[in-house]
Amino acid sequence: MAKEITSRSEDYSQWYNDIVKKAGMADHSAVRGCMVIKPNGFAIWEKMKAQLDKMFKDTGHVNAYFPLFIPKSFLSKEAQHVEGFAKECAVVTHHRLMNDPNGNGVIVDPTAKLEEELIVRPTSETIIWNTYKDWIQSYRDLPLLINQWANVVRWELRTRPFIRTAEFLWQEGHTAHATKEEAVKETLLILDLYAKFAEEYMAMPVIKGVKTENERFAGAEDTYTIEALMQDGKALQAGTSHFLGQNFAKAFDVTFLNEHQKEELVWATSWGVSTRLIGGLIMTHSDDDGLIIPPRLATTPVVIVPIPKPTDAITEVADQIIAALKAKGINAKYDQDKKKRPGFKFAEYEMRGVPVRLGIGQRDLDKGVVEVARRDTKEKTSQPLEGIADYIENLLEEIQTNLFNRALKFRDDRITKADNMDEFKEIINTKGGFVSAHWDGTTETEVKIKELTKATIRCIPIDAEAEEGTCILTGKPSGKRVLFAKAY
RNA sequence: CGGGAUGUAGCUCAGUCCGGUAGAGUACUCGUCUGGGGGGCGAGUGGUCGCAGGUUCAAAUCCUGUCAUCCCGACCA
Repeated sequence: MAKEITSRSEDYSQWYNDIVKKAGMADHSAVRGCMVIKPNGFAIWEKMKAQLDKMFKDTGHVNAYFPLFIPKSFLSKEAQHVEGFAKECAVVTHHRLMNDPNGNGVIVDPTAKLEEELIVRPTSETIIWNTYKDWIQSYRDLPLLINQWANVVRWELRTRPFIRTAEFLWQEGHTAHATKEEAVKETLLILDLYAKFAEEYMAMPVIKGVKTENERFAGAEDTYTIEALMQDGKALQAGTSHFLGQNFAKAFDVTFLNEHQKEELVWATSWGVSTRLIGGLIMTHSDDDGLIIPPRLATTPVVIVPIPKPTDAITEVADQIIAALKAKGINAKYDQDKKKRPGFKFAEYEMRGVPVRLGIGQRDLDKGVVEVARRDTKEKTSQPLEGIADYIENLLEEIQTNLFNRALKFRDDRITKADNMDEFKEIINTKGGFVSAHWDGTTETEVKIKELTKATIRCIPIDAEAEEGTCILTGKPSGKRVLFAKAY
């Protein structure tokens, strides 16, 4: 069998790039750091988007759309915020092109300089809060629960498909509340929603936690995160939900009259997940044979391959199976391509991550069975044609569960306690994964540990148990363990 | 943004040192024999050698610049 994908043990980075390419997820584009998301990759995003959108709406949020361009002056209104993004912004300075008088194509028309430069949004807090100022007058206008699906640009110097690209797609929720309690509650509601989505739909186990001051979003009071663990032992920040306090309300002067006719600043949250999740999906489940898509995110979770090629008898059975699956809301495809051989198709669908493959040949028909191959374990069995749709429906659920449990075991096996720096370094440098250790709570110590080990504090887990201990670096007292890891 | 490497057919790459008609495998197209895990045989299509300058009678090859990609580092979601 011709290997098209580099094995993980040989070169993990190359393996990831091979999957992205060979599974038809994305291509590089002519623009540095930007990728073309191809139909196979975009289909997964569409599935994610549909589910998340439903979850947002079920919790009372509505969608809107704000401009791509942000006046430069907006960005400087919140000091912490601008500091966090200033280094990676694309700036629009002109609005017109002209023919080069020297005949070398087009040039920027120097007379068309913008009076105020525009920033291509790296995130939309500023333009949204500038708008909310006009929308919010009274406590009756609150809460304001708005989400937008959009693209954003962060001028990254080192990019990887899906994991970190200069332009990416995401959703960003921006909510305004009358009280701190309500805003905190919203932040945690979304954190739970993200975790539920990651675990139940992506089959990607995550740890919910709070970011340290050093790692938190620029302009936030608290940043909550879901952290996932990739197969190479590195952590991936998969989604964040921020409690913004009154920082943006102050910066944009967003106030309301409360029930007692007293003016107050509003309380804010923002939260987002991006196409980065697709990278997480790949690195959570896929193997050396290619992509593995959890059934709930597969546009076409079942494919039927005629062996060796379509005949009337095979086609009739395939059509019956497709109809029976469709009645259950399961989308299936029958591959009638006569030019490609079955073996080729098997390899191709495995590479593309299709969860279940059915093989039907005359021998199967004679016995009243079909061959069922599951992508997660690569196990093949013969199943009676009778009741096959029920069997597949259950199998898809089983695959979904198995993928999650497999990833969960992998993750849990890689949460290791360390009680001193020697242990810590040993774990980070060999086993990888999360290291659970005591920390004195200072940024100084966190930065020092990063310098020594390249590991950062991924989060302070929400369910961290109180435990008296001493900081692994400074020996100062600590009340609970935090999770360290090397991260993407 | 620093260090290293690479850009030649859709893909993987040879040719570059030492300038002289653009190559192979694979893919694709057609035909044919096949047919339960990436088929065999035969014939064919396909490239301004990343882009822009320069040196030269002559540039994929030498020089300069530039763009992009990969790996490592710093930075960051």
